[in-house]
Amino acid sequence: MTAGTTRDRITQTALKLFTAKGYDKTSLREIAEHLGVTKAAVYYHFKTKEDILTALFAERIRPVEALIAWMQGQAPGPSTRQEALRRYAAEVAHVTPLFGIFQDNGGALRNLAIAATYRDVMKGLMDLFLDPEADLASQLRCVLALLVVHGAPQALAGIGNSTKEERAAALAVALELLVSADSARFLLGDAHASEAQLPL
Amino acid sequence: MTAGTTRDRITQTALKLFTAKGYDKTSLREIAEHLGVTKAAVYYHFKTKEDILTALFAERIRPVEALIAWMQGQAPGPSTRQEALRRYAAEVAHVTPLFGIFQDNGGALRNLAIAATYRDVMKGLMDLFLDPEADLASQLRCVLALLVVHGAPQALAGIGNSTKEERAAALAVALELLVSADSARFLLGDAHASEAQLPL
Amino acid sequence: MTAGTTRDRITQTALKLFTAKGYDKTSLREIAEHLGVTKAAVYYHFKTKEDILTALFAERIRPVEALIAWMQGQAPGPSTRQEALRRYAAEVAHVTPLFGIFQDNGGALRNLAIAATYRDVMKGLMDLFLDPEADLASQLRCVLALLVVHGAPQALAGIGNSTKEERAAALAVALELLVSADSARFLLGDAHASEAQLPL
Amino acid sequence: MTAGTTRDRITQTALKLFTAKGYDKTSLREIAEHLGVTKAAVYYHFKTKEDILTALFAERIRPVEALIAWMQGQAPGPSTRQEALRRYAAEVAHVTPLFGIFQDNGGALRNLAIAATYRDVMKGLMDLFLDPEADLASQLRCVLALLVVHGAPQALAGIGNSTKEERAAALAVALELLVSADSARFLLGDAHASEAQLPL
DNA sequence: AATGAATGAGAGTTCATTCAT
DNA sequence: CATGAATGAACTCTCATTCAT
Repeated sequence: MTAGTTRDRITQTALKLFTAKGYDKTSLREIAEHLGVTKAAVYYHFKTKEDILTALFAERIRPVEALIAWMQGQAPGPSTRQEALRRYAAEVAHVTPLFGIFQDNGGALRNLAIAATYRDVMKGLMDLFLDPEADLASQLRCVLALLVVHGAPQALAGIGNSTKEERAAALAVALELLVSADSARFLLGDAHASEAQLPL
Repeated sequence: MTAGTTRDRITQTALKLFTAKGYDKTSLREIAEHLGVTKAAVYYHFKTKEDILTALFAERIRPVEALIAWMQGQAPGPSTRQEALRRYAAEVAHVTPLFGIFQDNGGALRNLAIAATYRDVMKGLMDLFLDPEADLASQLRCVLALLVVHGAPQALAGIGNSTKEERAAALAVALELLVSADSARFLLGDAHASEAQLPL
Repeated sequence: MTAGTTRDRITQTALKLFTAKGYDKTSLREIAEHLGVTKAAVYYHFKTKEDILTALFAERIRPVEALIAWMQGQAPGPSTRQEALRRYAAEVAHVTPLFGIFQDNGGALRNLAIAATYRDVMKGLMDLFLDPEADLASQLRCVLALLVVHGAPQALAGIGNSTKEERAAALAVALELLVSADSARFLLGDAHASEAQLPL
Repeated sequence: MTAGTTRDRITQTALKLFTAKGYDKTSLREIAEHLGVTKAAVYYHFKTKEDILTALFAERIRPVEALIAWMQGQAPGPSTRQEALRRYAAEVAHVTPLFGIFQDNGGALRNLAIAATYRDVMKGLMDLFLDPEADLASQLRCVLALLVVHGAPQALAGIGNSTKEERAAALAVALELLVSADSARFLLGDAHASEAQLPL
């Protein structure tokens, strides 16, 4: 509260603006003006515009890294993956807006170091869900499972439901996909595992 | 082929660069230099940078509109939706890079008229898949179904499989999701139909 | 009618646009578009944008030159000047919009050869009204006399009366100023002044 | 003098250049180069090219507004108008070059907000001189009276006399016109006119 | 801890003009 | 008589960044 107050206000404002208008379309002038300080003041706290994003990211990526660490300490398998998904849904929800920046600004961020880091972390998480020997469809199901808990808020924005219910539905569908992937894996050699999906 | 050579070369180069570096990060100077002409030459063919994107889009959105028209001519129902998904996969594949621009540049494009058009067309298609009275999870499944055939190439880019197989897998998973959504719908009154998905 | 049709349409359109928006703010593209032809077509008829203005001017400056010639053929004196003013009012009225271009675009035209020509012609006319040995105030009155018949339409635009009455009033005031100038000259012992100028 | 040095140098240079070459024909590059700074430095002090003109204007229009306020505090009538004219000549003289910009650049400035403001202020002043029920000629005389003290320097530029004498002559002629206007009013039964205006 | 002033690079856009066809 | 294509120069303006104070 005493130290770093301004620094924090900068990151907060930046997150708000980056999310609302995109990283590239948010200028340092805007950030500074929103805070009632000068650009130079921002530069006192951050060497670079990119540094703001980096700080933003570092503050918020930890739960994901913690989740990765947790998974690495468990025996791999369906139940671990399912529990991981549940945890991801629970812990990553409030972080989502940050990730929206990466999703929405692929073009703008392609050259930033932090974007590579983000991709690496996400890939690391993904790799713990994927069985490289499984068939393509199953891999896709896993990717989708993560993606749906990750991105449901954005994806459903057009439909407009309460965020809480959305997340519950997203988790349900995600688990469904995971289960489906695992069952395909289980029925080794069967390319489609089609009967598993038949409603009964 | 004979007429409009330069104009076409502009759109092609622009598509390549917009996809590779993002819309905002691609300057008209770059486009012009890639073509060995001056910026002014580009402006002879397109009144605006945005116009290039608009032309790009107009050339390529037609199959989606055709699909929408086709669906509107069919009786709504699971089999129509499934066939629509198959057609989408077949006809939209070669268009995907364009859409990647929209996906990747949400931030940069938010204010462009063409982005709104894109969203409108996509929403129109989506609405033909969604049953507004179905439960949230089923709606999500439909969204995902479209999204996976639409975005699989990008989503799997990190895994790097042959595009052809990818699309087949994406379609399989998408159909699976559609079926799952319809089965939930079928079990009217049951909010979750959760056991139906359990692999047995 | 057969030859030069397009040429004439160009000058007419140019006059309209130059008057409405200013010379500099009117681009050749606009002129061409208003006519439904290409810029290159305009360049077929005029080597230069300035050439259009020059042609416009040449077509319309003749009455002023004729007036100058007429004055030079008369004995200098109050009655000649008064008659000249009357003729100016009568013959220059329909030309005024062209001169508005020069008045309104001093900045824009300062470097154009035609602007110098315009100034020279006007100066030539003025010199026939001015007695270089008269006192400053009288010279000013003469300048004003010409200026008021010349510019009354523009000057009174804000008040908004019928053009015809405006011109009558302008001429009346202009003659008044001339008379006043001459009477001052007379009172200082000038040989040219006649009794006709005394008010009443 | 100590603070705002650069800002002031910008407005001064801009005034000089706007006057010499016209607003449109003066580029920011030129202004910057004349000052030995970069374009961006100019943009640090003024958000817009138009802003420079606006600042220029705001600094200099005050005497005119003060004059308007003074007139509004007086009883309307010939002597007030005459005194107002004298004050205008005294206080507005050093401001004239600015107004020359507006006079000379009608075309270029038509769309600038500041030009509308200028016209409004001038119209406000004019309205205090004009009797809307007077005859057209008298209205013209009033307009001319203002115009001649306002524009004499420019109008007489071709004749080239000492500015001081010019202004005296301009004021004399202007007062003459005012008197003439009021006497006409009197002869038509207006209550304000006094015998002082009758020539002799 | 923060400011005011300035910079260099580059963006999109517009214009008058040219020339082969 | 006219077009389509292209150019070079200029323009206003914005941005991330630096630095002395």
